[in-house]
Amino acid sequence: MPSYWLLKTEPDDYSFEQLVSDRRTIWDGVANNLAQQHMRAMQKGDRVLIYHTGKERSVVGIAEVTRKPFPDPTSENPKHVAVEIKSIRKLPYPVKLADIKNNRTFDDFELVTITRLSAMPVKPLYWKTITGMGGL
DNA sequence: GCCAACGTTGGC
DNA sequence: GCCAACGTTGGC
Repeated sequence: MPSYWLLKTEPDDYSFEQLVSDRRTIWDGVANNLAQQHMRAMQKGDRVLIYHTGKERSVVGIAEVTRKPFPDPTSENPKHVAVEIKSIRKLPYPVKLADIKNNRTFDDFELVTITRLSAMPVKPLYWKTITGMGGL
């Protein structure tokens, strides 16, 4: 059974659309310690929600981890890891943060409770609910 | 544009 | 090792 995760990105920096056009990318530059812990727990084949911060504030697409965590080539900290992901599909409808916040199902979701966390686990129930809200 | 929440830095 | 000051992130 694959695990589920969510990765945040500022779309002006790197968007899901860019990932679709790149097919796959190295997800690097994550500095926060808790986010790094989550990154280290990722495995090849795990599924990832991609979330756009900034003006969009929506979950926009699904990706898959294609390589287990490895030392982040962009970091001087040898403990920092990066992963490789590939795009799977765009959600038919973006799922807004506001809608997630308004749904009591997500009361314990780090996306809501730890605003600044950029990589986090997603419970199967959250995954199912979000992809459902997104039209899958 | 503002602010809350955190993380980091540097003086002591 | 503590903590004030500062910088960054990200929602509002």
